[in-house]
Amino acid sequence: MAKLAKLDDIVSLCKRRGFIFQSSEIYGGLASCYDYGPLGVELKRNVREAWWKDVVRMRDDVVGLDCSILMHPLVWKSSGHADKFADLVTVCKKCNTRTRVDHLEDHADEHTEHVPVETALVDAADLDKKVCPNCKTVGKFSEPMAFKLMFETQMGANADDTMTLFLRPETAQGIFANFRNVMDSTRVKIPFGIAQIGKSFRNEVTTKAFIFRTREFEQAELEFFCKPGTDEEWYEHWKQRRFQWYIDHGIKAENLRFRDHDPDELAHYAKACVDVEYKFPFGSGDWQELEGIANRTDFDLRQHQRGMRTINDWHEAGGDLQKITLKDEDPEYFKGPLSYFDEQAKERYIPYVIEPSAGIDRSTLAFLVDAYDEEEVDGKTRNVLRFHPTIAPVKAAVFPLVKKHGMPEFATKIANDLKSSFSCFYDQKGAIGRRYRRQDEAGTPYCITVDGDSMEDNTVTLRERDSMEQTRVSADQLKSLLIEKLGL
RNA sequence: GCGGGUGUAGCUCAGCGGUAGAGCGUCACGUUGCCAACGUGAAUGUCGUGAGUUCGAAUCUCAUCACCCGCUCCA
Repeated sequence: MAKLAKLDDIVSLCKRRGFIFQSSEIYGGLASCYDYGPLGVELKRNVREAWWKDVVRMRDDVVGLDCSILMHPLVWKSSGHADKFADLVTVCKKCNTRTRVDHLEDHADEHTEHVPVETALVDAADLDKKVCPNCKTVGKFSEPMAFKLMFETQMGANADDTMTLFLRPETAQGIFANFRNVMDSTRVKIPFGIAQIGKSFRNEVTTKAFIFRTREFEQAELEFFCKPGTDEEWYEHWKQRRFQWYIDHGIKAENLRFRDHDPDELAHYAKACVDVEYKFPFGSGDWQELEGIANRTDFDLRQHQRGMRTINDWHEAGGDLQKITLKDEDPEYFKGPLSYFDEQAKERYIPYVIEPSAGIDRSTLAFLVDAYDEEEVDGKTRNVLRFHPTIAPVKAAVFPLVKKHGMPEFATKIANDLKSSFSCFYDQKGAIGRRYRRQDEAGTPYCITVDGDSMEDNTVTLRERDSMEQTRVSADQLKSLLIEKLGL
């Protein structure tokens, strides 16, 4: 049982079988962007739907949402992204190590917090006194470089009259911005959650490792609103729930773990945060984050209440985010527009939020890597993707043993019948063994073969991907049998 | 952004100044009839891109793009 050792092998497999291609490849590629091919799009769609089923559809306390990617600029002022998501970075000329200006020694206390640009600029003015954390050299720094972590775009066709907008760096803020809409329209009662899957964009300083860290990526996020005081138990609930989801969909337990954030690593608003990590075969075989589960407290909703109070200032400043500061909170903020009235306790409060935030692309890669296997069969290597049936891009393939004697017609009929229930592939070309192996490499759990006897007794051969075992089953019972075996 | 490495057929790679190759895969026909079968035949290359050196560049030089590894960075 060999396992993929190098990322190159994964990239190669993905391209060869049509899972993932580099974006714009015919033009030499575009950094950090990837496309999902015919098998990849099915796989990714299944991952997405498995998440949605578990987090939304099977629960009574979570509803879905699909926000626009472009949102009002004040959303990002309130969330903190607009002025805190820009870091100044400098390079030590002595050892060539790059460090964030606010990470330089003497200022290392709050090293997970992004500092407003203005503050960073002031700090940057006297880099002469700073010490390189790597080589301890003093004051040999390059001119600080600013990184804009949000993508900008222009809204408005008239070039003279456009508004600068940001592509969202996370889907979560769209949920907070719709908190009241959802409450007003769905009769949900706390505790409840709002879930969303969608694209986000971040100008990461460096991208990494195939589709693991890309600048355009897809997130599956849940904001689960609960009463302050119950937040810790809900945090624990989602922590366990989300970990189990990966196991239930085929990830081997030994490749999965939790990593709690240290208190000094936490964002200033987070009370607790844990990562679900997968042992990817790249880097130095390192554990890498698939999902973060955070207790965000009441920070976000309170921030947006401040943002709502700032809207007039924004208009007066001509829409320039740099010229405005968020208004202070009302002393009675807990009675504000984004508060919740608890009918039973007869009290009003800003709910706490537990946020499981998963990377769809990352999980898709993890499912792909984890499913990959090679085994020796009669001295030859069999490549097989042992996908859990739920996420397998194709559930079943139907073959006529040979393409004559009415077998293709019989097999086509079966395939068409199965297609109405799940993804099914028909293939009549080439040797039967080759067709089996091709499906193994695509991760198809079952193959059905029609032979000479099928027309006589209405039975077909059902072949299992993992064991390669074959059983004879009645064509009439095939569909219900497969639905049962696939767990659909 | 720094350092190292790599870009040649769909994939893996050879070729390293003188006509662009192999294996696998793909396709067609025939045969076969349950695990990458056999035979015959076929298609497929801006040698990442652009300049330069040269009589001549996949090969040498420079630039550039992309990917990988390591720093760095990373709600």
